[in-house]
Amino acid sequence: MNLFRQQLESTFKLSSMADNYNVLELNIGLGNNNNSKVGGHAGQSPRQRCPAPFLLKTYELLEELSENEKDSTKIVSWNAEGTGFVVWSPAEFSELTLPRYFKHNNFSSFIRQLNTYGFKKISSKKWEFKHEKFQRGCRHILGEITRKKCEPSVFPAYLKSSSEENNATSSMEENNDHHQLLMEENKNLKKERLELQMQIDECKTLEMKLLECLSQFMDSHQNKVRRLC
Amino acid sequence: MNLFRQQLESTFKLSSMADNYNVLELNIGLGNNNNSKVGGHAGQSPRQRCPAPFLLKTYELLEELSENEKDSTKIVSWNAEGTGFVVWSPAEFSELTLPRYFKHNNFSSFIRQLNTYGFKKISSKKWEFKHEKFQRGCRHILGEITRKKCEPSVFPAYLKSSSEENNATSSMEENNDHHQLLMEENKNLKKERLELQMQIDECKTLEMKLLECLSQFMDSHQNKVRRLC
DNA sequence: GGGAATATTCCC
DNA sequence: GGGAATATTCCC
Repeated sequence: MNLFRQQLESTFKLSSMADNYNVLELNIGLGNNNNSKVGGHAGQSPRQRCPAPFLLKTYELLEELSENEKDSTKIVSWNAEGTGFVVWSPAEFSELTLPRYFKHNNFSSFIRQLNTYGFKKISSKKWEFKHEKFQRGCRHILGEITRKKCEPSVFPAYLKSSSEENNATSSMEENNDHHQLLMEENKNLKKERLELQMQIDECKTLEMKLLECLSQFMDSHQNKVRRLC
Repeated sequence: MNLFRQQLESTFKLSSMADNYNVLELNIGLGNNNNSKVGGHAGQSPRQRCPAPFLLKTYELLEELSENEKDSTKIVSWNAEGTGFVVWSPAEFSELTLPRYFKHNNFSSFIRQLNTYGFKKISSKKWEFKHEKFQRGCRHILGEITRKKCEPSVFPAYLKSSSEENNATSSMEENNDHHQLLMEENKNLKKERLELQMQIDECKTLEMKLLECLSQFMDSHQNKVRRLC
């Protein structure tokens, strides 16, 4: 009875796929923004850092929804050249898309964030936005996009005071870089641990169910056999 | 074979439950806080203003949930005197209550807000909080509760660290200590991860075996039944 | 318990 | 489009 086995296996696969937790899922790998501590120095090439959650989510949203459906039902997509994106249907975008990625469903809050990160609306007729560093296939440069600051705070706090003495500063800097990396790795490890533990919990639950299954199945067949004798 | 089928289905449900919670539910009617514009003048009696959304929501939550159920199932309530409130079950409070009133389900974020508004935890054993101006039946003085301000201090944040001389060395030392701790934690986390992954592997193997078992058992019994007929 | 960053809201 | 307040998160 292979059909049965298939059923079991599909059950097995389904439950180990961990497709539950829509909300949790999206947070994974989006929470670790260590932007705050990394200071860019004028004249240096832009330091790569972990992109802001907002940018990552917006990028992923485009990756996930851009190819969907026919043009007529498209809610949001990259523009033809991949140099920007278009919200084709603000209403559906607000109602359906935003709450899947953010903690709200307000188009204006989304726009506010775009402005914060320096995106430009490039047409008065369409909701099309561009940012030099936000393009299709270029996830790796998202980290170069920064929030517009109201403060002149370019240096991290602990470097500002001693920005003249370069010896001390540069070794401090290295130290701090390492420190940052460590903390980031640490955080990710903890998140991973949680995920692994959740996987284990799922596994255990499934095992219990399988065992129950097995035992009940045995009982019922025992009875059948007995009746047939 | 309905029993079996039921079991399979219940197993399946386990994985499809995906009960994403309603983040958007409660934005209604709490958004209009005009606090920003009203300046308090020193020496004047406290000016009444529109309470912060956080305070209103917390107050309403207490009004709505405090009377519910018997004591044994209470999640959160005013304390006996109405001078503060108690979160009896932080787990349920986080999972069920918070997302109904706020855009998150994190107990620590709720606590952070309480601290911001000057609430005090008044017992190390219970999650009981008080604020002089936050009492049962006194919705009208909520407007007098203000956020603790992070002083628009004389120094900008980035100058603060240099306002004393001792910290150059001591902060270095602290840094190193912290560094050591981080590295240690990191190492342990990696070890833990390995162990967890091994556990998962074991689980998977066991699951496979159970499945095999089940299918072979079924095959053989099918044959038995057939022979007996 | 709180500093500080990002997110969301509100208002001009 | 952006200033500024509150909310939420992250870290110490």
